[in-house]
Amino acid sequence: MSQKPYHHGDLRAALLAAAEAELAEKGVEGFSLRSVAKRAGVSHAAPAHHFGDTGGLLTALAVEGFTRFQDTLDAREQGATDDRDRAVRAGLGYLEFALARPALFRLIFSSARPDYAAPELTAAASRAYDHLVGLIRALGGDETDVIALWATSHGIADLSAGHKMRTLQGKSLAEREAMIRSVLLRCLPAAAPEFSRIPDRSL
Amino acid sequence: MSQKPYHHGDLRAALLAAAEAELAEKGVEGFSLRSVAKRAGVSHAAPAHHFGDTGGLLTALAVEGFTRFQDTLDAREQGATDDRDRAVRAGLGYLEFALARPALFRLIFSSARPDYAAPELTAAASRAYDHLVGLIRALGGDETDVIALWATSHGIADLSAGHKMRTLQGKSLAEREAMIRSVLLRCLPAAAPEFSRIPDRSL
DNA sequence: CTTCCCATCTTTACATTGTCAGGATTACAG
DNA sequence: CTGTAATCCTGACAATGTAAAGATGGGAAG
Repeated sequence: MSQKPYHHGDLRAALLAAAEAELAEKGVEGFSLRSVAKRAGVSHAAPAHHFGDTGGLLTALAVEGFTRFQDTLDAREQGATDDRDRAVRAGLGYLEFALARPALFRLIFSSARPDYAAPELTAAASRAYDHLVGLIRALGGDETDVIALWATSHGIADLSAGHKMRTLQGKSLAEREAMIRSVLLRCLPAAAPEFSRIPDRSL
Repeated sequence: MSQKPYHHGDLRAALLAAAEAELAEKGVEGFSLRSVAKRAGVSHAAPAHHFGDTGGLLTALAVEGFTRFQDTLDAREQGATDDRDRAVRAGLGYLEFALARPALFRLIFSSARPDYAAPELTAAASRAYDHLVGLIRALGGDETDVIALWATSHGIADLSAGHKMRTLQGKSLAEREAMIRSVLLRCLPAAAPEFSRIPDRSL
C-alpha cells in the first residue's frame, strides 16, 4: 500500500499542494493541469473528479490563497502599537504576501481563470474586505478611506510583484519600509488634531 | 489583387489590430495566436515571420498599449487648472484606460508573457514613468511622492479593471470621480501652506 | 525584358494541453 | 460475501504553439 495504492487517500489536498507549486514555478499563464497531475504522481484525468476542470482547481486554490493572504496580514498586525499602526502594518503585510507568493497574488487579484461566482471564493474575498473595513472603522474613517488604503496597498503590492517599481527594489529593506509607511499614512483618515491620549474610538 | 493577394501589404499592422481585438475578447489568458491569424484572414503560421512567437506579438502589442495608455493620460491632463489638478487628472486617466481596455491594461502591467527585456518595451514603459516623475517634480515632490501617486492610481485602476472594488461600481460617475479625486489628492506632496496665488514652481 | 534572389506567406507535421467517455480498482455498507 | 458507488486510469479527440519545408511574387541585376 506504500508504493502505489490505487486510492490516494487525500488526493484533493495533494493536488492543491501540487497546483500551488506549479503556479509558483510557471505562473498563472503557464499553469498546466496535466503537469499538476504529474507532480502529484497521478494520471492526467484524476483532477477532474475532484475539481471538475482547470477553473475549478484554480478556484479552490484561490480560496486557499485568500486565507493565506489574510493570515499574512494578521501576522503583521500582531504587535501593533495602536489602530493607526495596525492599518499601516496591514498594508505592509499586503506587500509581503505579494512578494512571497507573486503567482498566488496574481491568481486571486488579477486573473480571470478562477470562478469568482463560486460562493466559497466570494466568501473568502469578502472576509478579507470586511477585515479591511474594520481597520478603517476603528480609525473613524469612511468609504473613501477604505478605498484609499486598499488602492494604495494593492498598487504597491501589484507593481512590486511584477517588478515594475524599480525605485523600491533598489532600496534596502528598512528604507523601503519607511517609505511605504509614510505613503500609507497619507491614506489613513486625518489623525486626531491634538496629541491623542484619548481613546481612538471616541466617535 | 483585392481578393486574396499572396502578399498582404501591411500584415504586421493587420495582425496587431487583430491581436488587440482578440485580447479584448478573450483576455490575456485566453489569447490564441491561431485565432489572431484567422481574424487577419491569414494562415496560422503567418505571424511567426513578423513577430517570432506569441511572446513577440504580445510584446509588440504591449508597446502599442503603452503609447495608448500615455495618450489617454495626456488627453485627460489637457485643460488642467494647475499642476496639482494635472496630477489628479493623470490618475483619473489611469483609471479611464483600465476601464476602457482592461485586457490591454493587464497585458502591460500584470502579465508575464510580453518580453520586458525588449528595448522597445522598456523604452515605452520608461516614457510613461518619466512622465509621472515630471508631474511630481512640478509639485516639488520627491521619490516617495512618485510612489504614492503611482501606487494609488494603479491600485484603483487595477482593482476596478478586475471588478474587485464594488464600492466604486455602485456610485455614479460624478460621485466616483469626486471620491477618487479626494483620494489622489492625499497622495500629492503637501500643498502650499497659504492660499496660493503664488506660482507653483516657486521652489 | 529576363533572370535570379529573397522576403513573405502557406502547407505539413509534431508535441502539448484540456476535456470527455468508458473501463478498472477499491472502499464500504448490507 | 456481495453489490454499489467513489475513486482513479486509459484512450481518444480537438485546439494550440512551434518548427521545417515548400509556394509565391516583388524587385534588383544583367
